[in-house]
Amino acid sequence: MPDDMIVSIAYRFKILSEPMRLKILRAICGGEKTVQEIVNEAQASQANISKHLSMMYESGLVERRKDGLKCYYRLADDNVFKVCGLISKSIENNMKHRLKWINNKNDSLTQ
Amino acid sequence: MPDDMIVSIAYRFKILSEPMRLKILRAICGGEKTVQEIVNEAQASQANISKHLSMMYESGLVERRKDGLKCYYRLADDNVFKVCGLISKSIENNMKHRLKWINNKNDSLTQ
DNA sequence: TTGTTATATAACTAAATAGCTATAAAATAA
DNA sequence: TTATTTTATAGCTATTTAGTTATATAACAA
Repeated sequence: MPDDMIVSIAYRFKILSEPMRLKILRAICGGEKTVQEIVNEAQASQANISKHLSMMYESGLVERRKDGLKCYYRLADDNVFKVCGLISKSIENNMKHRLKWINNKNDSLTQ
Repeated sequence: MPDDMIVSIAYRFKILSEPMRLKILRAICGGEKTVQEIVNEAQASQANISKHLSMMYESGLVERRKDGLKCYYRLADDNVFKVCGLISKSIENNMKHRLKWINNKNDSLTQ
């Protein structure tokens, strides 16, 4: 993989590396929502959510549709969920691994 | 997905959000390597690589084995590659989408 | 017009961090 | 012992950024 691809992927990861932005994704994973609805679900200030949404829109992670005063945001594609699934699986593996390691240590202490 | 899971996943993404750390993963994707080998491949200072490796080790992304003066690092699991694959696919989709959008705009301008 | 609602943005602050230099630690060799 | 090699870490600086408050923009209603 070339360096510039690495930089692009790293930037995409950076967008996904903020809990508040993942909460936004969680809020819209079932379908498009207005900014206000997302604000309520993610429990943050309107300015903060709006800034995150703008950033996510600029980077192509979400799409939007304006209707009167409201602005509806939705996911650009669903790869992000597969990604989160893999990451959580990886975290799970890691915790199992550490647990096993701790257990082995306890075993050798009690033997 | 509960908030604490979101925080864990966000942290994992954060580790993956630095190009230099992705270069390290690229270096060791074929098997374990010493710190010095990784330094040469990733083209960074020894202190910098060592700091990144320590962080990646602490968070369970890589494992290590010491042998005399050398220290060998390897991937903890290969989910990270599936993740990068999905991300790059997502970036690809996004670029196609934008390209289509630009083409449509050009079409409507030339019509 | 004026007022209200929904969203975006500007300016700021505090906190986090990537990379640097210098040095410590630890294993090996002479 | 002393010297060398490999890796880790401490301390520092400059940059980035999440969240805040205040304000701007823009659509709608009266």
